Amino acid sequence: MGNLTIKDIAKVAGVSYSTVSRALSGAPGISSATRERILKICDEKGYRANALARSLINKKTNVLGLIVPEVTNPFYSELSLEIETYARELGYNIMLCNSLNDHERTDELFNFLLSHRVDGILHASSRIYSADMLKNYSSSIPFILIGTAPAECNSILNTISTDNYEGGRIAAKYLLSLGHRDIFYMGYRKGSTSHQLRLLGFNSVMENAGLKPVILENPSNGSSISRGYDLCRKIFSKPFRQTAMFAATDSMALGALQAAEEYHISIPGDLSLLSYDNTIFSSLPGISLSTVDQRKQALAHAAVDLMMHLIEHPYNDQHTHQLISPSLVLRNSCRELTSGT
Amino acid sequence: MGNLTIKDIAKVAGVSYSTVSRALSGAPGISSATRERILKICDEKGYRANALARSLINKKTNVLGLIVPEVTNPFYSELSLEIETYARELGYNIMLCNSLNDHERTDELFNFLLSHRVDGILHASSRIYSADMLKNYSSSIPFILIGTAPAECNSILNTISTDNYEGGRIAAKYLLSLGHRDIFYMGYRKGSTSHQLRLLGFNSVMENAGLKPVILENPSNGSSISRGYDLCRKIFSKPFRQTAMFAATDSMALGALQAAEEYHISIPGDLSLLSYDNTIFSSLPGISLSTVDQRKQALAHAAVDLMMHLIEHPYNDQHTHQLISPSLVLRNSCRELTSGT
DNA sequence: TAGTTTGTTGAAAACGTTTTCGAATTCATT
DNA sequence: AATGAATTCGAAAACGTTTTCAACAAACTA
Repeated sequence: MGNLTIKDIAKVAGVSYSTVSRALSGAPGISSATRERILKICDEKGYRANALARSLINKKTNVLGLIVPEVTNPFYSELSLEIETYARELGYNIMLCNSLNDHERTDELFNFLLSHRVDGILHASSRIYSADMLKNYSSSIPFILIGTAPAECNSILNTISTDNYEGGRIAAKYLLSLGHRDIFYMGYRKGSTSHQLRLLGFNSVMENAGLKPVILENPSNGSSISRGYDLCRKIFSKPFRQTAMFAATDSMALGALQAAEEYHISIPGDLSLLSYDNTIFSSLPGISLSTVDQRKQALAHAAVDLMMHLIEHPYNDQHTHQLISPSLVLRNSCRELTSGT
Repeated sequence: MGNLTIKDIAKVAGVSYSTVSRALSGAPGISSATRERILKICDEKGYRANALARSLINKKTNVLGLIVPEVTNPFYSELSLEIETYARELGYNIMLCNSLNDHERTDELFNFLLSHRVDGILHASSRIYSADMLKNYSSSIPFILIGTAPAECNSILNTISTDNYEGGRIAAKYLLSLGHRDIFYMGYRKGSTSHQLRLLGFNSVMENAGLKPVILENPSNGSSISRGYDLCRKIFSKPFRQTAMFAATDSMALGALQAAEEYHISIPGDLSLLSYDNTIFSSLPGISLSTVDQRKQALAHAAVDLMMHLIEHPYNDQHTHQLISPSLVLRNSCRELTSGT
């Protein structure tokens, strides 16, 4: 393509190309007369600086890598839009990649981003990664895990996540406050640190009240609607005494709704349903789930802010672990238990 | 950062750096013995080629720009995941940008992508752009509009879209086949060429049957749930004789559901609802919309395939306009009208 | 007037690759 | 043993920028 270079501009302006560079970068050491003149020529000719050459010499691309499991998951699409918008305000662009929750692919993406010399990598994931993998990632570039890392990684990793322990507590407290005593905890995923903490928080409140939830474990790798559906079908097909259910994600909750419809279980009439995530799903008409909000915007801002800090202070070995406090969003899927059981 | 270069590798291997380059690129003119030796060293030392330098000299980045209105819109998130996955298979990476349907921002993004010397730009949008703007985009780089352009742009632009005219026809035929005669067309957006065609197709079938739909126009810029809700509230608040409604997008249909719930209008009992898009929304439990599928995967493949062609044949002035045939997906939001009115 | 400072510009090196060209080595052929 | 072809490699230019350094002119100081 006939892309103009700085030399072409220099030729028509009758100056050396270093002068053009100075005019464009706003560097000092050039008279404002020639600067104006050169900028005008650039504008007329439609010159566009080559970001590759610029980055090559500056050792700075102003691009951040963002790895998410899947943009089709509303939680991650909402998060990534927040991150992109805020990063752009600060002069950074986002290279968005879908890991599909696959280790091998994640590795590939990581290498891709590194060879493109992005200035930093944000990795959003609820999956548990091996310490080795995370260590490898974190050692070569400013790196932030949006999510919860295994404890052994805390000294080598920056993390930002919602306070899942607190989120679990909030959920349990709310259900107890409505008078529920027999409660399902549906969709617990062993392979996710954030899920572990969420359950721990939930249990801590329950134990305090001398109670225990019935845990329905999700054996698979991701939280999909169909998994929630499968789990709930099993228990809805027989009578049960529980009056409330906490679903570990919005997707799981949707699956529960589907199963409830099939078995003519009214929500919240027969069963109160509390969810976690506050994605667009939970506010849909006919759904209207009460849910624990992960505050994606706060998460996004904190992540980008920290990334800016890491980029500006590359030799800082401190690793931070920020927790964003979740909040409760009430809609119409939970009801107070009337005293007569 | 201590990033290794080709020269570092050359030094430890005791060869010139051109030899290392040859080993890495798989070029001929090097003995397999030294190649093996060099590759082993690269592996051990963790060398990662600098894609910027490579692209600078090759004039090829293997990156495609993708501009969508918002990833949080399920239609675009599903489309972009399909595009990313397929492009990656073909050795290309995607730089995903959200235009937020804003002209100025779109221009910025476009300039950003150009200065990063992406190999091509895919622009997904249902918004009508000025011919000048599109001309400008299309002239400087392989460019594909995923959507429908104004007719005057056909000679300067490559486009790929679902056949909206046919989609409109399919929708109308289906509703007629169920016996409906009085029909709402809800959510028509003047500012979108694809919406215009959709309506044209719909009307062509209706006229043939001597009928006319009642058009509820969406005056705003995007199709959101709340707009559909607003439109439907107005008409649901009074009695109406229509027995079916076609919603121009899934989001609009969700708004209709919400309004219907509020006014105790049963769907499909009192009103059959047919939608357009087949996003994940339409298959959600308790929603289950019959809808016209835009076949996002076919769309994505066609777009990427065409882009590959454009990149390989840069001096081809032919402009193509591919249409993907939509298909009907039946769920539970439409019912057959019993003959006794 | 000579010397010093200040302001403006150009030449050239650098960033990390790929690729062209020519030189050196190996190997077969006579 | 000498010639030629084939193979393997290194030197250097190129990609489009930024930045350092030196050169030069103009303006000030004494």
